[in-house]
Amino acid sequence: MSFSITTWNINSVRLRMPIVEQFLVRYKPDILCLQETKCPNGEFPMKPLKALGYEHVIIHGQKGYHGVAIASKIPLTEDHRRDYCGIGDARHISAIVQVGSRRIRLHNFYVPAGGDEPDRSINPKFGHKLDFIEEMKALRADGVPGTSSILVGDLNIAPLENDVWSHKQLLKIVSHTPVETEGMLDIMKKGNWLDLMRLNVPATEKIYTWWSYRAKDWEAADRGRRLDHIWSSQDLGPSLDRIEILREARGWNRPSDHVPVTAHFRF
DNA sequence: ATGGTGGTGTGACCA
Repeated sequence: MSFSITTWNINSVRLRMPIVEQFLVRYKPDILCLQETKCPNGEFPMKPLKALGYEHVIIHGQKGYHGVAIASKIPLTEDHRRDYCGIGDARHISAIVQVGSRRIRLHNFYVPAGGDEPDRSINPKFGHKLDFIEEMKALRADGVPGTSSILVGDLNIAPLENDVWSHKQLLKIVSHTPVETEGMLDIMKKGNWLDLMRLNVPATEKIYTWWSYRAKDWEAADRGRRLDHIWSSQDLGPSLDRIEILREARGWNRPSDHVPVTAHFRF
């Protein structure tokens, strides 16, 4: 059987519903994970998602900032939300999905962006990002026997040299500083996570999922970063069919600055 | 060279 899951930082789900619907009609993933919904729970657009067959929707929102959601064609059970750093931000939601004989714990994250200055002594937002990363190191992909794991989201870190348009020019730019990239690699190592977007793509090849709004011509400049990620427990690696990065969505009407990334599995 | 654009929700904040 096939199974597909998409992660997409939508930067306001209410404003972006036309392109969310366009994406779901065309690409039909089994599960859509959203970040930066910027939507209080009572105002989340449930009806259009359910009308498209995404009958199982779990949300964790707040007014104005952050917010994550999972919309699924298949049942979501045992959902929970963890308050990373204990400051009440809506940045994580998790549930179990049963795919054929496999039981999978799914995590959807929106990691703090971290502000502009990569120094926690003068920029508390960077300190918060580093604390969030530390807390993520306790999350294991293989922690529960008989349960596989998938972790997706906007992790706001581009870990490898070719996850940014210029490694050298971004070394002091938040999202690609050594303390962040090494922190992310440590989360993956400690938790035994597999980077599915790099599984079949050599480290020499550029991968981007985000292009700034501030460029005059994002496509011509092509100064992207890989900020969005799909990880899994080691056991799911052999079942990955392909990863699809929908670069064209950056050119859709009123786009998010992030594009959808989909993992297709064959179990 | 230190801006540039976009979203929330109406004044700064955040990305």
